[in-house]
This record gives sequence, C-alpha cells and structure tokens, in this order.
Amino acid sequence: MPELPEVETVRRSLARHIAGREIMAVRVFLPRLVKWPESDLFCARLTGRTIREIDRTGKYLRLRLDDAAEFIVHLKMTGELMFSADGSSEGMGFVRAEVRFRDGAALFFGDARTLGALYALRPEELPRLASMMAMGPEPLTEAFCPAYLYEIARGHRAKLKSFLLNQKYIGGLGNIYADEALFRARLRPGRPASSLSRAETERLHEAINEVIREGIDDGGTTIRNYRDGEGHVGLHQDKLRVYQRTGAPCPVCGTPIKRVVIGGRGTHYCPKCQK
DNA sequence: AGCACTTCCTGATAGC
DNA sequence: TGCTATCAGGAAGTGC
Repeated sequence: MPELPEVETVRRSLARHIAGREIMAVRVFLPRLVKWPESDLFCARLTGRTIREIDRTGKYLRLRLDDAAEFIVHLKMTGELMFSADGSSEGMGFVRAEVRFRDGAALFFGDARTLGALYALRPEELPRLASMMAMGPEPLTEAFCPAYLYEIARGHRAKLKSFLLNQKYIGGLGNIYADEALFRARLRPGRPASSLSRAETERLHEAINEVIREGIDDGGTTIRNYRDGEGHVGLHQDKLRVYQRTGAPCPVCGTPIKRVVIGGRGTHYCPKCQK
C-alpha cells in the first residue's frame, strides 16, 4: 500500500517524463473515482493544459498545471500511476483513467480495488481537500523534530499506532512504516501516545526518520501491487522486521512476532523487545 | 474536540 | 480442482 516512500518514488519516477508535456485528452472509465469536480468537467479542466511539475503532500501527488490548477491523485491501497512513452497500456491491469499527451505518450491510472481518488482543483478549491491541507509535518523535515513529537504525543491518549497513522499529526506514515518504526523504537503499539517519555519520543523520532529514509532509498515496499511510475517494484519488502511476519522470529531476540488489531489495522510487534 | 468504530471496495489468498 | 469466506487498509463519516 503506497505510503510516503512509495508515493515519493512514484513522484520521482514520473517527474522527468511528464513535466512539460501537454495534455491532449483525458478519459475516465470509473467516474466515481473522480471526487471533484464532476468527471466530465474534471476531464475538461485537464485537457489542453501543460504539466509544470509534480509535487507531493503526504500521500497526495500534486501535478501542477500551467493555469495554476492542480491534478491531484491519492493512490490509497492499490492505485498506480504509470507513464507510457508510446501510449500503450499493455501489461497494466485495472486501468481506471488515462491522460494522453500531445506527443503520443500517456499516463495511466490503474486501481484494482478502486479506492483511489482523483481531483482537478483550482487554488481557491484546495480547502475541499481538508486532509491534504491539514497535513502534519513530514518525516525528514525540520518541522518534524523530537520536541514537536513529544509535545503532540503528550496531548493524545489514543494508542500509539493510531496516533502515528493520523495524517494531521505526522504526514505520510501508513501501516507498514508505522509498525516498523515502533519496532525500531522498541515501543508497544498499544501504549497511549501520551505515555511516552522524552527519551522515548526521541527514539521514535529517529526510528520514523530511519524507516522512511530507507524506504525511499529502496524505492518503496512491494508486497503485492506496488510499482513506481516506470513499472519498477520496490526493494524494501525483504528488510521488514515485523510487518506481516506474524509468528516469525524477532530479528533481535527470536521471540515470535505477534499480530493484534488496533484501530482496525493489522499491527505487528515483538512482545519481548517492545515495551 | 478527541477518539473508537464503521464503511467503502474487489482481487488475492487460505482453507476445505 | 473449485468454490467460498476472509483479508488487506487510507480516509471520510458517524456517534458518543
């Protein structure tokens, strides 16, 4: 499932291909994935525009257009954006929308489980995407510092795992990297966020930055579907220490990894190492 | 306001 | 082998 490292890898892999390209036609095959405006108007807004650059806010991809509007994509669970130089979608399953460029190239949006979300927003409409506008500080930025993490965690009694997944506190963490960060910080996912000491939040801060940095360096984690904008799989899946390793020995102490459900999410941890 | 819980959605997989 | 039940989870919505 695309989280910050995967979405960032998609962004980088697409940037060199789509920046400067002019959109000739847009087709949507599953209109309910277009959240704003209505699907026909969405297509009309993109047609004739040139993509200036591609940015990212948390897990949102933002393709900035020459008229100051943005084509925004959230991949959710199984979304993919794939560039094709010759305009062919061959080998790509579940194509839900296509963007065709003047020079014959194309950008395809694929999504097996159809939870993805597409937008074409003018600057004054950005508040419609409340969660994007309220995105918390992202790992590996100056704003995401140990003092911030300590202060914000202190004020929340929710379980640590749920706290980490809330995008308004930290931008871009998802289920995989949250579990991996808690393992490295040796913290139990079920603890209240407010129970963390200053030393523990420092460990957690470092662990979050570490797993996100390594995830990006590895081009993301491919468990089933994930591919970048050029079709490459990630390399980080072989380095996961707890995620989806239920019953397997903890890489530190050998104790079998436990799985529980927190906030409706599968949560994996070492019952001995994590306190 | 904060938090827990539910809903959406369908392909892949496990189990019989 | 083939069928069915279960699982996967980001974000929005609901209700306490």
